[in-house]
Amino acid sequence: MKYTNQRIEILEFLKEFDGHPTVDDVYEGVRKKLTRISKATVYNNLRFLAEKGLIKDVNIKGVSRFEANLVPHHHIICIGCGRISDYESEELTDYSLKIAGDIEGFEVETTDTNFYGFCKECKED
Amino acid sequence: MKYTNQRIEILEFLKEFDGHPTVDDVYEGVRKKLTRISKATVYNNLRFLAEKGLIKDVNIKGVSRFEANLVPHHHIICIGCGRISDYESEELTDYSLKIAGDIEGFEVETTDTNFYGFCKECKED
DNA sequence: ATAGGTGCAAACTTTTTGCTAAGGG
DNA sequence: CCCTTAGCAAAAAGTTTGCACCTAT
Repeated sequence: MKYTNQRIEILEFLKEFDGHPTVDDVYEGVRKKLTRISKATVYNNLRFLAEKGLIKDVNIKGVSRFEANLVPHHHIICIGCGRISDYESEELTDYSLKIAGDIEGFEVETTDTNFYGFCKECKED
Repeated sequence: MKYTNQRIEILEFLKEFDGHPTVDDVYEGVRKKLTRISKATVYNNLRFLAEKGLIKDVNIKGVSRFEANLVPHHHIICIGCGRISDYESEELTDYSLKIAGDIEGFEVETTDTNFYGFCKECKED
């Protein structure tokens, strides 16, 4: 794999971004440093990096979002505003993996749990 | 809410379909009975029904898929072929909801867990 | 030197919308 | 009868691809 400027900046952006940016978020963010980068390059690299396992494609509510946090974790998703937060719980991951052992004929590699509900702001409405 | 033929057939199709059909699957399936239905109607109704909570939009790997199974359950997703199976485990749901109580400032309504790995067929490759 | 990547534009795919006609409550 | 919905087509949004040029290894 080649470490081009574009690739490095995209990875860097994802690592520093606090949240789960969409393709456009990544494009706009990276463009601040690499003004001439094309959106196709962003798409191609996000796909490429996800296939290589260097980032994760978190597809929620029909929108592709990305994250560079590779530590197993869960997602808290607000039904109201769509905001996504990470939630780390080794306990829950372990519990799920224990259960996964009972699924016949299927070899589980990873697992994650989604929590759907309302965040502080949206709860008030 | 109006119970039009189109709406009824889409709901019926989802209830009888064994799996997680895409928009196209639904369109092709329903078209066997309602030959003149348009794809826009399928899109609009799937969105509408999902908003009403009569069906669920299971978005996995960037593709919208739908299901009429409203009983809380989990998903087993094959990384190889993309096939999705339901997995019912009240135990796991309860465990997750118990953990959810500790998430500060967030009111969890539902939760589900995804298991990623390889199915029997894909394991062999 | 060269395999693989970039930028750009165009092609494709997927989803939403505006409009008129029609059908359910 | 009225308001929502269907069908159609067109527009918008999202994603991939072909090609000529470039660059990391």
